[in-house]
Amino acid sequence: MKPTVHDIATAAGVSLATVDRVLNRRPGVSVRTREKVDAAIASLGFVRDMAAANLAKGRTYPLVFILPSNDNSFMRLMEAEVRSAMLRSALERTDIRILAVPAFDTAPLVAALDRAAGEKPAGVALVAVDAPEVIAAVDRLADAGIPVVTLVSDLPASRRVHYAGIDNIAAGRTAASLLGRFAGERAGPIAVLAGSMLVRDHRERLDGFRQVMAESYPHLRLLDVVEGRDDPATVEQLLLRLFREHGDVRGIYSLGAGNRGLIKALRQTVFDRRPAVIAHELTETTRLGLIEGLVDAVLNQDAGHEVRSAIRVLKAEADGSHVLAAQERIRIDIFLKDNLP
Amino acid sequence: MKPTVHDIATAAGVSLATVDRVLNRRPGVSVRTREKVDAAIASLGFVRDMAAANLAKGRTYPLVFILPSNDNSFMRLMEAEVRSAMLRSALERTDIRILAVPAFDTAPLVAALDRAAGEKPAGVALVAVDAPEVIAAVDRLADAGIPVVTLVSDLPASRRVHYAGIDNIAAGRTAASLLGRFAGERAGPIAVLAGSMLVRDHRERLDGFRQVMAESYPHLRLLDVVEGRDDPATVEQLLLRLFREHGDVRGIYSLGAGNRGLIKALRQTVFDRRPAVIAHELTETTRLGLIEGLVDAVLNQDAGHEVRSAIRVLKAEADGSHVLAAQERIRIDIFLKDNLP
DNA sequence: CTGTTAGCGCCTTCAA
DNA sequence: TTGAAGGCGCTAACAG
Repeated sequence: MKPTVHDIATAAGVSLATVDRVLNRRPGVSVRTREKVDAAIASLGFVRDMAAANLAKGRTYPLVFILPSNDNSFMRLMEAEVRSAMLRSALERTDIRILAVPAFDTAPLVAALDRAAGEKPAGVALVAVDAPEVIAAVDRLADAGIPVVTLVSDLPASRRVHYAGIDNIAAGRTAASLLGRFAGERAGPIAVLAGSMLVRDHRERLDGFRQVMAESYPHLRLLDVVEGRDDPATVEQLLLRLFREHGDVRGIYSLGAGNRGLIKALRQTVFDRRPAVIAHELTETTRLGLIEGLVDAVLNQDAGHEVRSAIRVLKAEADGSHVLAAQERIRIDIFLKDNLP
Repeated sequence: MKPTVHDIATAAGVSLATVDRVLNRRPGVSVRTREKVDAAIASLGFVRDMAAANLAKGRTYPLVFILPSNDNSFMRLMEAEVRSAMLRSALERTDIRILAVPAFDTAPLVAALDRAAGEKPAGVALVAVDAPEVIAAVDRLADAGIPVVTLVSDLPASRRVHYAGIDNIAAGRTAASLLGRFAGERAGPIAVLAGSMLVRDHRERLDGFRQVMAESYPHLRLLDVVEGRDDPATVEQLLLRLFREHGDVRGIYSLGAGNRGLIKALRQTVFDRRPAVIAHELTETTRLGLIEGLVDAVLNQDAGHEVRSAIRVLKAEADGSHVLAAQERIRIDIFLKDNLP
């Protein structure tokens, strides 16, 4: 039979309350007593039943998710996943609030973080913009003892406890490896389309992409990066201009969002040889692109997994327990038209 | 405040015990009373706290995993994952036993299933061999009210409640899509290496692969399938012979195991143009193959995810609750050397 | 500093 | 067919 608090109370010759104090590192226990209890815990191999503990505490976990509010399919998907987690909150003892902020914008994000701090939640998750003010705001939360998880785009210089997202350098490298082979052996230009160099994930993807292109596919020449700010209309205009100037483009790496514009531009243009295209995030748009054969591969991060992972990590952090690292690793999903879910 | 059994007892004007009887569909409640309670449950939107219920019941879930015992890296990995789940069983209220059976062998598998049934577990997971006797044995478990989950290789004709594995047809199609592009535009032969056509996953991968090769890459000609029974030595011999006969092989799809033999054969052979190679399951062998550049892509299924998923499904099934479908979908992971974990 | 007592939400005897 | 009472493992007042 698994030992319980009673067993260790008996073994240590103290009361339940004292055992509980030691278990929860609460003050008011003499060093000697604490040692006795710790010894009993160790020798009996006691592991506390978190379900029972949570039941007794009636604990719930107030959580805040800060998400960009722009018109971006992936972020809308992310929000939908958070809302679906809210539906489960009765079962999972969570109490989730969403704070929407303008995308790529430092000041409102900082304001949201400070507001979140005021609510004294058990944890905060945010899609980070990489700016010193944001790092400072995250660190303020850390100072207040509130664990922070970054979603999608990391902030490694901050004191966030976890990053729930893909390795974007690896994603960029993967994109290059695929595009390099899909584009074939003849020389030619490659277009790179980004959202904004203000967010770390886009910068990292670009870095990874450049590394592998330079190492392994020197016959493919990278054109200047086009920044479309994840906006479909902008993306479309910029690409149409690019296609006019470089009719022989051999490949396109779209490392940000706004892929509706990409697809539109591709549809309107006649190429003598269709360029190989790799985009990010599986949305209705990119899915159709794959099926129609306009897009060759989509690199994806599973928004549902990221949200669930963020919640697990935040809860574990809040009660000082641990998660399974393997379960929290966010994969770089690669979708071709053949393995669409 | 979430309603509890007390609230619905009050609302229905009955005692806690009666509510409990209705909740657990136990006999000894008049129809009228049952209806009153059901009405109260519905109107208050009561959802029972499984953690509390399990605490009260002191419930544990005895689970049996039936795994092939051959010398196959992936299956060893799978076993390691089950063992790691056994370590967590105190926390997860599981009590897991592993039954080892010879691979690709019907009779011992059937015996193991029947033995498992005798232990009256809360659920059984197995790597299925596709044979009528196995289907019958699985159905006997179903008759006994024991939920069964298939791992890695499915048995759709049986009454298993769930399949924790990848879509193998899609995996084969994906392999073809990648290999077709990696192999380039010149015509040439493609080798296909399988383990055994007795297991459904291998057959399905082959089917998917053939479909796409025929549809999209007619200039690549499939050689006769080589069956290596997932044994490295056999695989090596068979491939060396094949390379001797077809020095110009453009691509290789290894859809089973035994990849140590594949790597050895590749190392020993001099090609004028290295064939594109796609294999299954990320193991030490295939990982090295990727890094060395002998293998171009590895399709993988996450053994840890499959095991955790099987456990979640079996537990949920045992207490009539539900799982999140999205969380239980096993992805076809595609690894290049650039996105190795 | 330490112990006693009464729950958390649900289940299970044992009586009625 | 129904209800009262006690307990699962842990926590949280409230006393000493």
